[in-house]
Amino acid sequence: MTIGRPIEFDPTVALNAATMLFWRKGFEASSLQELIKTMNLSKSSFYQTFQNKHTLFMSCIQSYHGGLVQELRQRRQSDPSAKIFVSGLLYNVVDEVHGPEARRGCLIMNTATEFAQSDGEIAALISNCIKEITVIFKEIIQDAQKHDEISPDKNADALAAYLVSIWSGLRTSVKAGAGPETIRQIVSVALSAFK
Amino acid sequence: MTIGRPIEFDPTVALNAATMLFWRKGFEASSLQELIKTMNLSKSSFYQTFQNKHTLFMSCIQSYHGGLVQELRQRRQSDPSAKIFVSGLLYNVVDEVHGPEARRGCLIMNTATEFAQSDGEIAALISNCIKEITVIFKEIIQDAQKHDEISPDKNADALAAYLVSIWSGLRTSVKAGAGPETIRQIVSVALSAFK
DNA sequence: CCAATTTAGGACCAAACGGTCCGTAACATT
DNA sequence: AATGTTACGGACCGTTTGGTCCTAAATTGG
Repeated sequence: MTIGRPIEFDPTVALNAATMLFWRKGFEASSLQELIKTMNLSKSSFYQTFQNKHTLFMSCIQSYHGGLVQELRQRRQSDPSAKIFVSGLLYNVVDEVHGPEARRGCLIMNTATEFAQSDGEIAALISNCIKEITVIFKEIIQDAQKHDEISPDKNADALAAYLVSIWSGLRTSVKAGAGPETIRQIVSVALSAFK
Repeated sequence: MTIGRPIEFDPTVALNAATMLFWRKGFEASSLQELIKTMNLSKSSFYQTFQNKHTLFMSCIQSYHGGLVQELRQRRQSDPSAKIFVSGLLYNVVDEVHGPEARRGCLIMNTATEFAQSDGEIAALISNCIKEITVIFKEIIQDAQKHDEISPDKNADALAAYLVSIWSGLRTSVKAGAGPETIRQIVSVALSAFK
């Protein structure tokens, strides 16, 4: 058994709560006060467990990224074809228009926008996350090319990077106020690149 | 002549300086101290001329948007065809990878990301800006369809909204660390939707 | 039951935040 | 030259920021 007074909170739960706040409001706009409130812990517990706001933020991004990677891999397995995976990925953005947790965008892309120029450490982390996600997309596309779902003539790297870009662009369009029908139209055009 | 002590600065120059700072750092991360420094005016002049930080920010967005609209209209005139306009628009993003003012993205889209959920006033402004730009794109596309540059079967609204999305996504990819070659690849795929 | 160890709560801190106010300087009018 | 009007510089303000520190509480091992 560990010695000393036992912890009264679940660090994972607290991290997830912080992630949700950062996702909704970004780094700067999420104050320490708000963080410890939604994480439901005291200031001392906060600093003892998560060091400081910046370190916590990096942890949140890594956690978010890990969850995203896992989700993408799972969908790849359950979806019958790569094309269904891709079209499902994009059409799912339509649902982000409404609901209480709507218009949050993607935490990783939001962070790229907020910190690309000002924080090298975060910029590097974001760059790595995007690279990893791009690789996942690339593998799925290459797989589809082997099964002739997507033309083998096409550049898988280009298609993968394109998918990241349009995925991000879609979610920014949602943030900028696009309605569900507009999103559907964009997706329909975007998917034509894979034909 | 106007009565009283004359103003010692050019409000337009000051507004542009503020716009540059907001463009680089976003709203929250641009402190009042930094603003009055780069705008080169005193605190009292700042508040007298621009009311407050929030109002200034809205003015900056409108000014930026006005300049963007003008630039797009000019390019539409000077470009020999709609396709060249579209491909030029997207390939120009390659140049945003390097240089001292690189990786700033688009002020309007950056703001959508920063404020979509938290500030209704700004969200409305951004939504209108995007709508206006989308209309410009749509007109260019419809024009191209009349000249059979783009297939008249395609939905001009969808193509215009798609162009906004991919333009935004490209610039976010730049922020996320994509290199020039990756951007070129994405553009090449993105343009295939117009064929 | 007492010491060692760890967590929790909250008082406290300096610095930075956006914003106001006032005395003075610079101009046009009379 | 005096007066009215506007702009400028900077002192000043309350609040909030991220972060530290100290004391009390809760646990385990001896």
